[in-house]
Amino acid sequence: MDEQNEIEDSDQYREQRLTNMRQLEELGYSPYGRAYDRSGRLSEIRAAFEEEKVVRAAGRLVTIRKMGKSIFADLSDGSDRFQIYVQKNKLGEEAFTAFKLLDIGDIVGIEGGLFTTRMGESTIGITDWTLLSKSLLPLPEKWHGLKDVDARYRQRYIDLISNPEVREVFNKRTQTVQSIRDFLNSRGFQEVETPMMQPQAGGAAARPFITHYEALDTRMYLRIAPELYLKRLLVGGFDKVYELNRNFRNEGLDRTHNPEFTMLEVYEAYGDRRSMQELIQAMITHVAETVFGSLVFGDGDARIDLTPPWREVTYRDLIVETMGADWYELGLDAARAKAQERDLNIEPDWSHGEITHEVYEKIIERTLVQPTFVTRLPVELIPLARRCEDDETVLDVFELEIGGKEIAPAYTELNDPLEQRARLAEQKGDDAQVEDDDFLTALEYGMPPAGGMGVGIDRLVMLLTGSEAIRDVILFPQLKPRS
RNA sequence: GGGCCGUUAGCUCAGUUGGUCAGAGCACUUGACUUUUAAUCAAGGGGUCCCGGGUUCGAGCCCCGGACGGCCUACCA
Repeated sequence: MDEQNEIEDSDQYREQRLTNMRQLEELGYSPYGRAYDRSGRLSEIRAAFEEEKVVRAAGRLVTIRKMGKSIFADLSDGSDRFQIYVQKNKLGEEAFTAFKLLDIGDIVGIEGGLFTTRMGESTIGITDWTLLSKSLLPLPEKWHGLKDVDARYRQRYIDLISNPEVREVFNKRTQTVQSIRDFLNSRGFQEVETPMMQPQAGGAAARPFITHYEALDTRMYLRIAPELYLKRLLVGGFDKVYELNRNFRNEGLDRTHNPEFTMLEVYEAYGDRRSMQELIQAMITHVAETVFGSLVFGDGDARIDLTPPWREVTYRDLIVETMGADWYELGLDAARAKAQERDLNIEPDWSHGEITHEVYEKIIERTLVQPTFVTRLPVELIPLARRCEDDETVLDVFELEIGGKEIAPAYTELNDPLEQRARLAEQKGDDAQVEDDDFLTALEYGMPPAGGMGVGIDRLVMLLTGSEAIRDVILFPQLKPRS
């Protein structure tokens, strides 16, 4: 006997439910039923409530209150929770006896007339019922639900059954993604799908997942970004494209990182960083208004007001504001010392620019709670973006910060193949992106000037739903496997 | 990866100084109850105290090691 069976055989709850199931079978009830015609979801039945109207519904029994010759129970179908009332003299002796053998968690189909109890609760007085699925395992406690964080993620289905607010977050996620697609489609953008398995992992700087493709006996990488393929499409003549799908990065897990995450990338030929700025401001306010019905999120210090226009500020101004007007004139040692005074960990070999960026990421970024476009980032940070016309040391880009987190970077895309080749080549260190020769060849055929942006969908949903952890907006977040 | 904290019944949680400490509520079983809704009332069953060592007359509690989780921290977004 294996371990699983030992556990199951010793489980009094499962044994009891199996006994109840066998008794139901003896009474002629099949424990796993077939398709059931419903008048509608419970939410729809509630919305169209009329006294004495006969309805059919199906769902999971979530509470049962037995009162002798009558029973109250609550049926839940994901849309709503609805009380049903079972009376012995309405249902008949046999069907009533059988109903008493049902357990919390069983899925049933019911038919009956709508009425209102004297406590004012809309209720279905059932005249017939069908067992659709027997539940063999007990559900979490009805008051507190499932709280154990590990169990909630490992067995998300139980979390969804017993914590209705969790389901609502994921409903909002679905609506958010739908709303983004509707918005982009209405503006003439075309959704495309580019490879998730790539011979080189380009378009960003991150450690990739590596796999092996047997048929070609070749190493493949799960994509860390779709950018280089979407730009090939710009070369090919697609002028307004987007991709909304998964990226994979072989990095750590924490409250805001999951190894697979959802990214929207948008490219618009003949646009630039400014057109992207207008686009994302319109897109996010569209989602906020249509899905959440508000432009204001959170309260107190965390209150975020998405009402446009959003603040625009240069990277340099933010740095000077924080570190002093002379920051860019300081020598390396003085800059390092000043950064260390602010409790930053500065590696000895860092350049002035690296120290500056540490200041931005560790001190400044978290203060940008209201939506802020941070523009003119240093050229060494992003090899795929175009320089500003008036200053070769900074990029014509923005990073949109909301709630102290980066929600979306956007660039005027670099379309000069010679500069692109040089910029990729002059990167150094761990952050270097791969040089994709086929991408560079594509650029040599001519890519139209373009604006592009990426939006971290998980983080956007966190922001809009008030979720503190990325795990709360990903249905099945990555966890360490149980040994 | 580093630091701190946690793991007790199916679920949510108590458990004092190492000595009736194997506990409560929900859930489950049995009985009563035909408008309850955290239904109520009565009785009952249910434990690898995360795992493995150690100290001790005696360990849920102390020590060591491990697994898993949470928070903080470091890297990617």
